[in-house]
Amino acid sequence: MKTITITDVANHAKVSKSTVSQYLNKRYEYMSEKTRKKIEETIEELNYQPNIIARSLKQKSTFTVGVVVANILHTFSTQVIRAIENYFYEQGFHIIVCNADDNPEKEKNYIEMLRAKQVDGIIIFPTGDNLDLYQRMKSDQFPIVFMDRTIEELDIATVMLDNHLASKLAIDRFIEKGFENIAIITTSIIRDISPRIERIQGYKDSLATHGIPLNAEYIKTVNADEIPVALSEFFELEKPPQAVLAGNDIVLNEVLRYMKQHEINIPDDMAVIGIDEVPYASFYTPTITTVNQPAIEMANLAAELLLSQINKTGKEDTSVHRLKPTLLSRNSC
Amino acid sequence: MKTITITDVANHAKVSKSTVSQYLNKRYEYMSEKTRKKIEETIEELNYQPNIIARSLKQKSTFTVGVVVANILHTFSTQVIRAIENYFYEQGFHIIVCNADDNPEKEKNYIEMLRAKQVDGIIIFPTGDNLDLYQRMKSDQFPIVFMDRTIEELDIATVMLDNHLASKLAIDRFIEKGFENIAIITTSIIRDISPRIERIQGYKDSLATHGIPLNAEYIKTVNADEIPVALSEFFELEKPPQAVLAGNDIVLNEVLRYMKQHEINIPDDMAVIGIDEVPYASFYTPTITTVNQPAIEMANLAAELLLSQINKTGKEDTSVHRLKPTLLSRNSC
DNA sequence: GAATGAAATGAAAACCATTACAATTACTGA
DNA sequence: TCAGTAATTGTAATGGTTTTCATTTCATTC
Repeated sequence: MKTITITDVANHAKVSKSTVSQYLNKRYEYMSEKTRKKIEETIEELNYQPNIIARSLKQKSTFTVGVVVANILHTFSTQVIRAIENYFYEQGFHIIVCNADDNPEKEKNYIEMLRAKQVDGIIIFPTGDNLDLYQRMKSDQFPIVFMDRTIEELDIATVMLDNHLASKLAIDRFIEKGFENIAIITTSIIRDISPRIERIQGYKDSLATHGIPLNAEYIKTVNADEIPVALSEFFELEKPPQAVLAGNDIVLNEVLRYMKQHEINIPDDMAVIGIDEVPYASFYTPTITTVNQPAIEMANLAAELLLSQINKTGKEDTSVHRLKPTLLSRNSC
Repeated sequence: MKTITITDVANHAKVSKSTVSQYLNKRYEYMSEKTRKKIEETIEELNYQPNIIARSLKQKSTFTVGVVVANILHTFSTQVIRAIENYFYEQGFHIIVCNADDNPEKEKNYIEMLRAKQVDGIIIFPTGDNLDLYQRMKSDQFPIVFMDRTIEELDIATVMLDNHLASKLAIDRFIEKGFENIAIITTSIIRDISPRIERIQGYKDSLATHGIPLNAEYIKTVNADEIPVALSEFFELEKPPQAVLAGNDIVLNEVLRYMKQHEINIPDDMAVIGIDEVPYASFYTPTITTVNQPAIEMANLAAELLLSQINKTGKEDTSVHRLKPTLLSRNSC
């Protein structure tokens, strides 16, 4: 089946390509009612779809943006992707989703592919290991927004959680409930992944604020599969913690799995709070207190920032936007 | 910043465009080691990225496929998307993910946008209401694979669950555990969404096999927000069901939420099985017996079918592939 | 009936890479 | 030095659209 082009439409409607193009771009003031109708009918009849690739080549704009997430397994990533997709759908944009799997190589590959495909901009959860690449996009003035993680030295618009506050909300809650021996577990912090670092810092600062001495043994940063070991180590301590803050949804899952397996009662034997809301939080036994990220607001903000870079509206905003988490108080603490 | 083209590279490396193009397409046999190196260095130095849009226009192939899911909120969709992405990443393809929100209008819009963008193929979870569109793609010989849902009359390659078996596995389990009054809840079946229909049919057939009379009051097909009402109705029956099969993960969540709220003990007051594995199934209290869809295998198969259509390898496969679910036996029944 | 100006239309260049092909140049070994 | 092969070049066409600007059309007016 031969594809039909604007030329076919033009010939068939007995007008020039230019006029058809004008029509396609809704510049009706340049043509008579009659030709407008004629073209409309012809398009209908031939079932013509303009070739967006050709248009993109000419216009240097693809109406497509890339979203590179560090790890699509986090609920948070999924929520953000969904919201970004929604936002851009309204604007007539498509999004290309890429999962870097926390792998800088893969990230690099994707970014280059996306740029080669001439996407109009990229929202990226940076792995943090491609500084030169980020730098280049920046100096090329290529529209880019960071999500969830910041790279201090780069001066790129960023949307992230107020992670410090996230920890604080949890710690305050623990203390309010009378716990003082509070542990924290996050996934690995190689490559200084900022939210994790910040959550730990927030944890430390909050304890300090409450005059609680820091116990290094209460802080674990390990891969998901090592969480059971980390928890076991807690319980082997002379003074095991009475409460644990799970640094993200994956950690929370592992913590709950462990507690279930070892028949440890929540919150009596161990109180638990998770950062990231999870779908089962409100009907688990006990219901789980979580610190919720405003994923949709964050996604919308990031999308907005990107779009304004793409459209070059407004002066450039290269600040780091930190949105506030909220505590969803339930019964696990 | 001016973008650099193949011409710039050619000039800079003092070779012709043709040679650079040969290089880009890895046809090294047409050039000496020396020129190969020279071009390589120049590309590196100028930081040249070939414009894939221009290439696509010429080659009529974008190395991009579209994935249109009916509803991205289902865990299953997410898993499938992830696996498809993985598969195509290996092949150097990008995927554009679209969420039709169970809305045929939106689906139509997306499919047309994707085709206008000249994607090389589409994997689609069909809403079922755009028969003419599906038909046209089919007759255009446009590569397309259906996922999760079938449209009987269309003769399009399809990958889906053996839904009949999924229900059977659950019912067999219920009966093995001594339950006879078994209910089922699925989300709405307007537009004859095939998995839901089939799961209900499987439910009916399995009961029949076991010689259990059908009770119409035990079957509910309602929207997610009406599930609490549906459950309440169960309990108001003269003989309330002792067991309930949740038709998908969203239904399961709502069922569990209800049970928690009304302090109904699982499995003693009501046994529960869910179709679709959920992340918390193995550490919930009680642990939840689920029927698991082989999401990754299904995704891989769909991707493979699509790719073979794109590459026109092998004869066309328009059959409906049904993969087998497995029962993950736990304690909720 | 011709001049005027606005409206409608068309021709051609541009976007950037691919491809084909004939033409040229550089090298190898005899 | 020559034939013969290998490497490279230049040119032009191709893909489908947008865009600019020149040209044509047409109704109006004097």
